[in-house]
Amino acid sequence: MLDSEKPTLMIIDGHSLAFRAFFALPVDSFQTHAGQHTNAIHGFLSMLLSLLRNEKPTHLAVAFDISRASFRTREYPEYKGTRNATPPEFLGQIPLLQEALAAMNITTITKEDYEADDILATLSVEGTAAGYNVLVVSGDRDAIQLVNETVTLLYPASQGVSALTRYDPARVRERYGIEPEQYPDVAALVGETSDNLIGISKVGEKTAVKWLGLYGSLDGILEHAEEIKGVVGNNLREQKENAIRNRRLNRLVTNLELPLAVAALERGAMDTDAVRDIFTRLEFKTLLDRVLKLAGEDPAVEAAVAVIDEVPAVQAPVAQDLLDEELQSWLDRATAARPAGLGLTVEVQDGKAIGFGLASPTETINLPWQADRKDYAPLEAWLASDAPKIMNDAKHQVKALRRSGLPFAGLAFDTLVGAWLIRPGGPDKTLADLVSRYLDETLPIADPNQLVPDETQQAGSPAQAWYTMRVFAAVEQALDPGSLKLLLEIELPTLLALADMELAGVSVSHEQLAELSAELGASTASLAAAAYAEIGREVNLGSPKQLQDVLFEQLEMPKTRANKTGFSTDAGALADLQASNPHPFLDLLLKHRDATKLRQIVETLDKAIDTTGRIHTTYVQIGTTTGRISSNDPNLQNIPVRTEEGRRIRAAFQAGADSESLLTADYSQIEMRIMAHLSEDAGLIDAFNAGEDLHRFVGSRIFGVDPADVSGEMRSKVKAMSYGLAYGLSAFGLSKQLRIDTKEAKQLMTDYFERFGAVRDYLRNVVEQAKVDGYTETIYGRRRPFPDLASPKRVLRDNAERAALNAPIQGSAADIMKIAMNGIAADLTDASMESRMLLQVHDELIFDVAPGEWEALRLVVTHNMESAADLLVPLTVQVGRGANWDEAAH
DNA sequence: CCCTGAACGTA
DNA sequence: CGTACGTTCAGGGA
Repeated sequence: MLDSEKPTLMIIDGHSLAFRAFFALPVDSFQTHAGQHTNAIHGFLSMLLSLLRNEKPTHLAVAFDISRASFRTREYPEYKGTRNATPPEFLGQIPLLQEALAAMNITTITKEDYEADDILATLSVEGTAAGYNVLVVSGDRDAIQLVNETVTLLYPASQGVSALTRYDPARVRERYGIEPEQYPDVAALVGETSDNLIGISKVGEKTAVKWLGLYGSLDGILEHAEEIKGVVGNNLREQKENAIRNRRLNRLVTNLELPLAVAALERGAMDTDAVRDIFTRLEFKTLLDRVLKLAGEDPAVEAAVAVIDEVPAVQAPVAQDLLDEELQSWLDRATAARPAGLGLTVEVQDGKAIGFGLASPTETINLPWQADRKDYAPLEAWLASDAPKIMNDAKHQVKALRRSGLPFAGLAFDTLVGAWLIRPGGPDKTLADLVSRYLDETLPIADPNQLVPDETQQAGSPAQAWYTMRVFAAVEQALDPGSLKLLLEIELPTLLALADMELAGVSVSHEQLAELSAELGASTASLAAAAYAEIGREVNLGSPKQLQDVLFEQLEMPKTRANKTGFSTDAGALADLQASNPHPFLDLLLKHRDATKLRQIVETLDKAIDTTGRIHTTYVQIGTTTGRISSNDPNLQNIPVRTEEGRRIRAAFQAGADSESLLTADYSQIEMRIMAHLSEDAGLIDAFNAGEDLHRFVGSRIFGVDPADVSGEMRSKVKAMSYGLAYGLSAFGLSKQLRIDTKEAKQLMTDYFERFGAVRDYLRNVVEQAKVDGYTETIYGRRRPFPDLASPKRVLRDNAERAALNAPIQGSAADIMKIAMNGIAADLTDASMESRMLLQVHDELIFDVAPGEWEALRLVVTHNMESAADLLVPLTVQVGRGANWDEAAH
């Protein structure tokens, strides 16, 4: 009987139990919508939760095998050799299971070269010595040898993992008729099929136990081998080496060097956010409820919660109204007490500041604002000072401050941007989302229908500032050091630069757009009329469905690439049709598409011009998964440039009334340069240092000719190949794009990698590393998680692999551009220049050049862009000057 | 009215 | 069967 006074150490064999769960539960019934199999995870966690509830261990660890290889396979290569390959549907579940355990704050232990069983053995010995009751949970019968007066084995019943049999010494005696420590001797004689350990022929459990009863141990049996009669006696004498080898291999190692002492396995509080996150991703609703209930009942968790609760949660402090000296002294006191910063929310209406909410951990301040209030002087001074401010989604608030003429400095943290760095592409878009995720609370929303404010429910900007400050603590905690640095040194300055760019806007000519719109309107009308004439009826040329009817029914053209609604009518498909089944309708339709698309863009832009003749886009700093920024309302990062007509739209973007011209500056081939840097490919580095046309240079290497003899066709193939690389392009994709056959595309890739092998090694390595780490990283430490790399679904995994390939390259380019923008913004301010940064299009910047500042601006821009990163190859920048965007392009 | 899918503009 | 975005339109369901 276990001593109930002692602490209880529970040690679990993660692999063997997860594996049992995998076969016990139907794999098809446990799948996320994304296709991730979860049956092993579900079964394991379900069992674990029951164990925690019923056994209440004070100390806990889960051991995993690292691989099938161990010292045993080196000693006996056939060890476990008969086992079938582990099903991939199972393998993908182990990292997720470990992630779930980590969220539950449960220690997982692995040991290179050893099996989980050995970890169990070592810990049970250490636990016993340290005075614990030990519970070993394993699906491997070798664990029986660990049982003694203080060590109990919980072993799954024949089916599944829900029912566990308790093996104490008495139960082992009853079940096997031997002492626990004799079990390995039995197993050595009988053999273990699942481990590919062959025993003595004709010796089963009964015989082995009988012999042990007679001679005490395997050694004793072997000593008396001559006395054993019959066929089995002969077999024993002939095959005793088998038994000796088996015994050597099934002896568990009890003196491993483990990273943690038993005392360190004491159960701690769960990270309920992380638990919620992973369980939600696994779509475990019932289990989530169970685990959270368990967390609530766990005294360790309650203690941890109590610490957090010193700042009373749930309810923001009632906001105070302070003015003049009182406000000043509050700011002084709160700032001193809170060096990390105070929460700040700017209440914005019609783009202007109309009030402020300030928060310390215990107090909140409400300040309705209007210009020229003398009693708010302390606030204005505080806003303008370097005193740290913690905000959520600061950009639009900073813009409101600028519009209201309030100087602002000291932005110390943006919780929304911070949360995005943790989960780029995550669902969190608002403060309410963050309060829910990081505090597990609900952000109170002021009821607009309530005329008299509800004193019991604090809402509005003071409460938001208070929640922001609390979310900040959690987000800062959750950020790895590299990401925190990225936030403070790159993202926050960029946020301020973007605010200024949005405020500046770009001058666009309504007259030019209107003229263009009229022309495009006329041509769409005539193109449509001509198209109708060709098919003898009027259809909606903008309706893929109706077009399918025209093309594949009426005109009986061959079917194109399939999509969800039938067959594709996109430009590529129409071009293919034109090649095989020439028809005037196709050409008219394509031209009509072009014209309507351009007109639509023109119309959208025209509507966005404000009363001062400028368009102000909104940059979304958390808009991408890679680190780029996006632009919307309107999107100014997809203004046409490839066609002549399209460039007429660019020509409508012009220098502002007070500017002498526009300046454009773009990085040339920045992604290829990053690839050269990251891969350290000598050939590619040479190519950039040669200063010659990149694709010509690469082409000469691949086709073995002088750079001067690289034909246009060769160059364009190489160019497509180079660019495709960073996207994970396949031979098939390359052949499709270049309209060459797959064999030739494959040969092109082979030739390419023969000359630039380090590029291939790098790209491979990125994916491999991402599979190990679970995320990719840019040069500046920007991370992007890739859970799908472990997915058993081919399509998902392949997609994730291509994205993982691209993320460090696209992301590093984004980092570099942000660094350059920050440097430029700082220099423009320091030199009190009037020129303004207006637009960013990923690798290009556009500026209004103030009169007389051309040369100074050119230097500031080129210097900052070229020196933004120190790569193995130079960063080169092309600068252009013109009255409009089209002219300024080079 | 909201959502999805197709199509297409950019780097 | 190439990465990262945003916008518009049609069509279907509410």
